Amino acid sequence: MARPSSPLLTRERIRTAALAMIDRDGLDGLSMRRLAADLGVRAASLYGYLATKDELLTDLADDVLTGVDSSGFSEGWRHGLTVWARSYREALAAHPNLVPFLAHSPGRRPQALRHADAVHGGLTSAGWPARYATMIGASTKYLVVGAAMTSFSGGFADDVEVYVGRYPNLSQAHLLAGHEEIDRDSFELALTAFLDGLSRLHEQVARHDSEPGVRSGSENPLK
Amino acid sequence: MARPSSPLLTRERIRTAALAMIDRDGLDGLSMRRLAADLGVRAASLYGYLATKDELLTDLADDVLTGVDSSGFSEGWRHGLTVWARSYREALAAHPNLVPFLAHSPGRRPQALRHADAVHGGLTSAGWPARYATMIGASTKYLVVGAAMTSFSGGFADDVEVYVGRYPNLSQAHLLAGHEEIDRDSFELALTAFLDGLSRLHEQVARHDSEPGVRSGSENPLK
DNA sequence: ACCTGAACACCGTTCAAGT
DNA sequence: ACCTGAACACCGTTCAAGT
Repeated sequence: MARPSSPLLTRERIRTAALAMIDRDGLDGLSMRRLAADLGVRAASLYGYLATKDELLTDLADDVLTGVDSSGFSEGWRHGLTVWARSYREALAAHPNLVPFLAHSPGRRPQALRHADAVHGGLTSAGWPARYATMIGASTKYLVVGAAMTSFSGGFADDVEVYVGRYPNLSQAHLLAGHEEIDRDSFELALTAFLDGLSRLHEQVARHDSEPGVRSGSENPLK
Repeated sequence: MARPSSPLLTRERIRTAALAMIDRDGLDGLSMRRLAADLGVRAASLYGYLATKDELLTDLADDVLTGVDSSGFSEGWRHGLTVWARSYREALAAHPNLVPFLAHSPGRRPQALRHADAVHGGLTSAGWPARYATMIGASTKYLVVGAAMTSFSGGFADDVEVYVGRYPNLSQAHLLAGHEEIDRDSFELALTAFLDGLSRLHEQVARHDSEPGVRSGSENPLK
């Protein structure tokens, strides 16, 4: 079986199996040897299709971000941010075990670059100074990554325990089974409050239009 | 040298060396064998002082959260949240390589439990319904963890590249050297906007005081 | 062209043995 | 009481060899 008529492996097949393995067993559950076994092959064979495990993970991260939508800015910056943030969070929440790796991979993912560019452009077109656009893009990402991170691997289960302990009247079933629901509701609350705050700020900032923003230092950039 | 007059190791010495190694070489840079070598000892010796590597990391995570301050709620919920969020972020930013592990460890960290409890109590005392208190605590954590995560390991450097590419007039030095500064300013922007949005919401919610909140479903919890 | 066996330099963890 | 050597079951990656 050393030379089948058609190859046993393709990059496609490898990536699919790898992502399934991560979803099932966690990021640490993926090893090149286990992945190879899963594909009916020896670990060395994988290296005909990819250079390193890190490259494989980077490719997976890019795949996962396919569903992110940064095209909503034509209907206003608030709508654009909302669509982007929601689709971004959903993409990450679909594969929470991969999230810790996302922060680990630097600027090698073309998808991320394209979206960051679209967001920045959408914000500046709406009148946000460049420096604010940078900070708003970063802030929104904080929210998305933080929310995805928290649902990672069962999440910060400590919270749930606290609430169950403090509020025995609330059914445990509601809190525990609704963990995913609370995550999403919390994210929506955070996003709405954040956008409400930004809308207020936008009114102030819009007066001094097209000032590029020269602030520095660690003080509150709003005041 | 098999039995020195006083032990070569203490839990304290092990933890200090381990945290320094993580700060220097990253989370993957810490191995029990390298740590042992650093301490002038063999790997097996460490297991007289700790059960597993995971336990060591959990202890480190708890240590790192020592500086978190959730005592500010006596001066109002907004002040309490602000102090908590800032001190939390600073604690994480001091050891960014450890942040990915934080989400990995479930509710085994007593510090985290104490703070979550204080935050929840501070919010409900200020008139927030329990369900909102839960979501606000979670939301704030999203912001903190997301911000700390992003600065982890050089962070999402892609952003910086995009901005440098799009805005060649902005000095690269400003953007690259000020990465940490932009991180903190973005965090402050996000926090302020979020709190502004919450303040608006508080006025609405305060009327229906002490209603425990029975909403469910995935719709926007604000409206 | 595609896959493999064997090897290299690593892991975390255990445990009988040394002093 | 404290540390170690040796072992076990793993890693990612390389590379000459097989068909």
